[in-house]
Amino acid sequence: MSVWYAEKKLVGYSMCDVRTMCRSWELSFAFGLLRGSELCTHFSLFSSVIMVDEAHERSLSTDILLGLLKKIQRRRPELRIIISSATIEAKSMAAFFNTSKKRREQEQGPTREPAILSVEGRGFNVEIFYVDDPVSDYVRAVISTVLSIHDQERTGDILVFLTGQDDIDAAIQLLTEEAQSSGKQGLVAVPLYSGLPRADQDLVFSPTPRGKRKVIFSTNIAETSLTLEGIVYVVDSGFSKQRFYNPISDIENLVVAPISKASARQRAGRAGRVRPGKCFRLYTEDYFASEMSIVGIPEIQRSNLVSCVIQLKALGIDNILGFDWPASPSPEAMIRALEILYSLGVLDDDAKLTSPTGFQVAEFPLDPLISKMILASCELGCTEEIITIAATLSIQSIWIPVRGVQKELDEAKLRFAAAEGDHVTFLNVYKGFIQSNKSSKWCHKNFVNYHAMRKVIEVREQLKRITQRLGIGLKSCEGDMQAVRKAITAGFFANASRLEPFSHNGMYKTVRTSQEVYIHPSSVLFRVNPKWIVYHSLVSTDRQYMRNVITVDPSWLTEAAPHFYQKQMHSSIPQ
DNA sequence: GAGCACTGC
Repeated sequence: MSVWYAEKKLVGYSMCDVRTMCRSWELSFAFGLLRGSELCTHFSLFSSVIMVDEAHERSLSTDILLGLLKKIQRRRPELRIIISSATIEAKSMAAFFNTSKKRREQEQGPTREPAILSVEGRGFNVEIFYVDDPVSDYVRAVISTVLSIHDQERTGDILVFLTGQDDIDAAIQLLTEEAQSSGKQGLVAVPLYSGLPRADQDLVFSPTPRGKRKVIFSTNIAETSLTLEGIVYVVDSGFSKQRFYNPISDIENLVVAPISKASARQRAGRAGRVRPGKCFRLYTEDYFASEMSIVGIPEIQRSNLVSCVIQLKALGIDNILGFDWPASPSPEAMIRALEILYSLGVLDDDAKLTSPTGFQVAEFPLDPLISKMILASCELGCTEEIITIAATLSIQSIWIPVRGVQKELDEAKLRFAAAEGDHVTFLNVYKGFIQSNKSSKWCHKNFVNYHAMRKVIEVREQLKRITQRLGIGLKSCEGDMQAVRKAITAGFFANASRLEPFSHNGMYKTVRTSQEVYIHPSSVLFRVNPKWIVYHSLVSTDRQYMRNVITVDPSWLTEAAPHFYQKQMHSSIPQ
């Protein structure tokens, strides 16, 4: 017996293999050899049990995987599936996989009602405390809670859950001030969020000095992604930043939102890893009991679905709207994804993958817009440049995230800044890095993140291999940035926006939906405000910001996607 | 004048 183990971190890897399995079924089905064929025998020997861990986290990949497994199980009744999940989700998971009713009707084999097995957790007991009255300012409440823990409780480090960098910086500053003014000693405040440079993140793991108490101020990175030792006290603000996608406007919002009970339990559990601990929740018990949602909204209902749809299409699942999800995404989001893929030429009139474009785009483990940009670069003869850009766009940031030395960072950026925009600036940085012989010193001098650049090189190599496999020649345009910009437009034409005439504050409107948007301050075109641009993504906080923008000629938009812009743009684009 | 967290290759 072999076991498939699809853990959160391995899901990507396992998905490839599930894909192989599915394709084989489609194949054998097509030949009418569903059971007992060579292929099927091979696969039933190959795997008889599949286990999915951390299913309660409801990430995009686990939800797709669960939907696929249910589909697979219908064809492979002998297949055993083990879903490991938090207690809170067990029943709904079981209900999702419960096909017993139907099966009995069809008199196909034994009852297949899923069994729920309960396994005791390994953690120590964590005592929970609530506030008596709702708090109005959770950063202040956090600090007073930390100070009183420090006063009244025995040794042990404190982990504080906040929402983002702003909160964390504010809290650390406030704690430093309060501790100073009240003469309190022995507290070591440490920030933790993903944008933090590597060396600073490592501080979190360094042992607490003797007689000191470490206070880690963290985003929800410490909730599931990494484990901290030595935590005895947890302070839970009750909030986190969450991404919400609006399919009508096609915009992703990053908003501070209340966490779910499942998250609250997960956070509390972080206090009980080494010995019995305590968790201080900065909300009332009544709120927890009666108002907090049981589980968070699954990622699939908060996301743009283009990648997801293309993945399923590539598996041969054509009836996307009828796919059985653990939680169904909204029809609007589905339709929007289909519409975007159609406009990219990835899907045809029957919503089937086009050949070769659709199949080629599906080969890349990237956002389909980026994959399309790579394919377009082939004809324009700038694939060398475009895969560098594609690799850079899939990295969070190539700049060193520093606060306080903002001016120096901006000046460093100017050395690479290109009038065309951010994508071309990336090319300049990449060129400089290669010319420096991939030197970390060079990076340091130029405020470039060395680890990020190594990653860019690595991803670029992989993209190069895929393009070669697809038979795309690696041509360079030798400095012809118009070709590069056209290739970007071929993928991102839907993300075009135009500077509002007479705008004094750099307001743009998106061509497609006339949304009010602004160039992100991190862009080299910030304050430059060229008339027509195409952006990579929108980030929405208090305003809608376009991140990574490039200047375009509006005629390229209609050229790249006549069907897409025909009706809506007629009036706004000069011919 | 601003960045919750993750993933593919």
